[in-house]
Amino acid sequence: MDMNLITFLKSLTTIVPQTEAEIHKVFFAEQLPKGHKLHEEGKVCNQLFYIESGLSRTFYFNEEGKDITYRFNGENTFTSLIESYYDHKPSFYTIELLEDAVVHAAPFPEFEKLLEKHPELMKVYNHVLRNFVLQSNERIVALQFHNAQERYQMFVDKNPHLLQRASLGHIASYLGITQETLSRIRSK
Amino acid sequence: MDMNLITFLKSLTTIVPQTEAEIHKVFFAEQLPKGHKLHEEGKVCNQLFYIESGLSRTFYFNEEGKDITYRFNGENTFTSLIESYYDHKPSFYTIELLEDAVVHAAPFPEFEKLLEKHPELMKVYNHVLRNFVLQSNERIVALQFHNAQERYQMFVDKNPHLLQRASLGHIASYLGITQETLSRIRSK
DNA sequence: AATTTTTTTTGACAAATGTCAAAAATTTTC
DNA sequence: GAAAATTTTTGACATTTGTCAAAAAAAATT
Repeated sequence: MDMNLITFLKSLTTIVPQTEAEIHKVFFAEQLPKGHKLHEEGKVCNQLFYIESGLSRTFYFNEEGKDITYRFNGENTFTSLIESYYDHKPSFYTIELLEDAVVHAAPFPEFEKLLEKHPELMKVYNHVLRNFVLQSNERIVALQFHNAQERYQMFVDKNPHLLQRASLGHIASYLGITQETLSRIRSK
Repeated sequence: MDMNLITFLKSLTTIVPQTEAEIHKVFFAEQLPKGHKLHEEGKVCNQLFYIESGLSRTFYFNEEGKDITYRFNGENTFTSLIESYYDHKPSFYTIELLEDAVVHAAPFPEFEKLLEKHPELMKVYNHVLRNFVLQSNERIVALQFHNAQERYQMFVDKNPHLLQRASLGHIASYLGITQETLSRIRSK
């Protein structure tokens, strides 16, 4: 179920009305079209995004110029390129929308001020970082010692809803295989 | 350079003497022998470890019973299995020492209390979580679309000191390849 | 609805990596 | 320092996955 930002935050911590008002000042909500880029390659990312509805894809171009999906973010998740923000380094990732979406965006510096003022929100940030870690862990385990078929099966089990929403090529590069290989796995 | 916990924390944030005393109450430092297990598979991990000196290896046994290195942690890094702690789930990972080590261990609940009391330490925790994320990111990029040779080269570039300290088999499984393949890459 | 564009599938073959077994080298133990 | 145990290397071959090219299917555009 798509949840707006406040509803989602309330599922993680207690939010009093006054805090709620401040959150609304920091996060800017927008309805954005498919294809829109939340972040462009080569820039420093200094925003934290909450996807209320829709789907985003984070990708980069590898040495041979191939477009490689780094991750997908569906509704009720946060996305960003925190390493870019914290290290003040341009990111080589692009975040694009694969579907029309409602996105809440907060500049990191303001978000951090909000955290300092309302420590109960720290739980939220921990949740966000922790989810980044968990998501990464799963990917690593999959990529580290499972073959293409198993990785696809794991992906299907974990993300059944993404199958219809992302293209074969996007999913293939996410799994670390070519789209021909994924097509063959699927036809079997 | 091996740094003790307080020195390391001071490199990240400002620590006043009183806080220092409290940190010492929460973290318990020990000299431990090679082979010692900081965490055993099947248990919930509720400690955060700081490796002052020495080297740890986190690994698991995959479906075929093969021992797969998940990560290495050298001096001046934190390690733990936070997903296990936060989800109250037994971890399938084991953390073992590959060398004699000096390790500071803090129970998570006490560490969290310390964070609440001293918000300046939050910077430290963010640093820890962020490093987990960054480390994972690099692994994923490597595993996702680089061949065995390139992954080994990346590993050597990033972790020259680990080459002599970890065995071929440990490094091979970390890179997602068999030790025979790594041996052949290396002999080339 | 027809055309164009994009995505997916298929085929033939090449390259990378794994498997199994055994030998060689190194490290640990007594 | 010899013996035992462990780790690393090597060989022969099997399997998996990639590459390139083209056809088929599906989706987007006019």
